[in-house]
Amino acid sequence: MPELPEVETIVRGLNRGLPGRRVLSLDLRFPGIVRGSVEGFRSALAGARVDKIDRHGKSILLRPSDEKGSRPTVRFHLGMTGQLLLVRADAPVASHTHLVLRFDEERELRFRDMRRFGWVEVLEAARPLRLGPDAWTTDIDGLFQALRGRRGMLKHALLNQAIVAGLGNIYVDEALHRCGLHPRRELSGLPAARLRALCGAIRAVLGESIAVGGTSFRNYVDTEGSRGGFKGRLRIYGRAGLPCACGGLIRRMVVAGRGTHVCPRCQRPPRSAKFVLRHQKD
DNA sequence: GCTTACCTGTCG
DNA sequence: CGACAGGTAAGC
Repeated sequence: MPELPEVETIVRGLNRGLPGRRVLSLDLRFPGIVRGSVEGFRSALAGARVDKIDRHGKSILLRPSDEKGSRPTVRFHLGMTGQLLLVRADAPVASHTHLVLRFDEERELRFRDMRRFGWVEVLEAARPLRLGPDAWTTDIDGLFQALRGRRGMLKHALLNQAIVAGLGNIYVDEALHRCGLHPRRELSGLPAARLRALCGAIRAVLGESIAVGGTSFRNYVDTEGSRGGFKGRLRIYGRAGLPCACGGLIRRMVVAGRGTHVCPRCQRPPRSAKFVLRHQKD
């Protein structure tokens, strides 16, 4: 579900309420969301104080501590339909609520996930997250370097969290459309200037979405249960059959196994020998 | 590369 | 009823 702007909005909501709060109790209603040891997860949070919540890509990183110092980081990943809600402890518990954290305040943290693609885990300090640079970095040149020289279709590379962390199906389609690049185009063949433009478009579209609380296409809500405002600003995602700003008709196709939206007029299809061969039949 | 699997819900 | 859904991992 949530991509970088939605996760960023959630992290901001968590940081508004949780730092300084102590975990009073933990109700793990569906232990299947825990990766690794369930006991390790319980003890990582039991009695801990929340210092702050960070984000890298789509990963939410809760930093706990106690009297003795900092404790291992707890990572939340929201998968496709995950939600983190701050709600009054006396409010009824909604369906698909898998984890409840109670704090020394009226509101508790609830992790809901209808499809259960999300997870939580305790990070071992030694093992690094295998993620590329955060896609919303101000270091545009770092983004450029992470992508430069890689091989593969643009869409596939941008969805690969180990190359760049935080983009998903919506914002990949939006960023490619903004700079007139076809999702099937080969990354390694891109002129440097066009790759730089792509990095700029990624930064821009993520920032614009964060500014209005992300995109609620179906399930996404922030920690207060509010929907994001970016859906009406999407230029291509979910708009198959509608006209692009250029007047072309937006098409839907499958690229890298994902539903993909393309304007055939402003996103030129690739012209590589391989691509031409494969599509000569039609 | 593509397909499948993990899940539940919604839409046509 | 099948197709599809904001993600990731694993299998040819």
